[in-house]
Amino acid sequence: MKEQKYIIENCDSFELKHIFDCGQCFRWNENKDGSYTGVFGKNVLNVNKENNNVIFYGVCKGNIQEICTDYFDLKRDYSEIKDILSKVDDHVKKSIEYGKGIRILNQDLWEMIISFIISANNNIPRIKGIIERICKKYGDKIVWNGIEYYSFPTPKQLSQASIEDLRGLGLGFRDIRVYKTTQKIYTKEFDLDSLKKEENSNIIREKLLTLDGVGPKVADCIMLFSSLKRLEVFPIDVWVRRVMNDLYIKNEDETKVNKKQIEKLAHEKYGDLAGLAQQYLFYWKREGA
DNA sequence: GCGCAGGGGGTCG
DNA sequence: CGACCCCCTGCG
Repeated sequence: MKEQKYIIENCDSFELKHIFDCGQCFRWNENKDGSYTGVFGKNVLNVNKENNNVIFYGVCKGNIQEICTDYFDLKRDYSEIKDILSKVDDHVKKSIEYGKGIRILNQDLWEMIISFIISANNNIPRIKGIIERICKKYGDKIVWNGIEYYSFPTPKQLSQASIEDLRGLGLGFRDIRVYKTTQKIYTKEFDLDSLKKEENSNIIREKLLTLDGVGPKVADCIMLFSSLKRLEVFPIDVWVRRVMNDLYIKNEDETKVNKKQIEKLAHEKYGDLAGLAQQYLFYWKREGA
């Protein structure tokens, strides 16, 4: 593990705030200088943007350029995606202008499963706290610049936690869900490798739904934000429901808006880029409008 | 400052 | 369709 640096010059479609605050990740934190530091895999990375250059800096297991290219989805042409989506209508166009630097990260599938089970009926500060406590207790310690960081535990590591242990970390009623899902994955009753090889998105969703604590919303988040990378799925939470109702449906009571109706609308308007549209709209609605 | 009520990236029975 | 655990936030 050696300290490495990687710089991309003249980098558009990469804004730290947009990427890390658009709701896809829980382990990146802003520093006083405006940079962000996070842990993924066995890597600890600091990311900053200065004069349109993005600077990655930290300790990596492997080559930092390859690691960042994969994790930050650097090979995908976001300007092309934004061009296509901007033509859908002025609402989407506006949301894209607001979150022009969003990228969808390639996050670890197992980590996303557990993280989004924890997210159910929960708020972001608490979700982050729970995940950090789990990492500190069951992950590996990584020291960089004299500061201790912790990797997200492997299924084997987390399988050591009892339901009571998890309750002690503040998971509340999610303790059993995380426990059962961890056991299923650790014992390979639920096989992550075969899931990664599956091409049919509907089969992937059906399989994810068999896990404890994974309902439709959580399954969609896992599919969109993990390395499964299903950009066509459209996770519907309270914020997305709100923005879709405000923009298109205009029902007096947004809680009564039919989920099927939103899914249909999203598919018709955004096609196989629905997940990306969701991110722009979500970020726009939560942070801005 | 501190104490307390309210609510939250849904899922399950 | 109601309950669900508990940290975080905001107000008194």
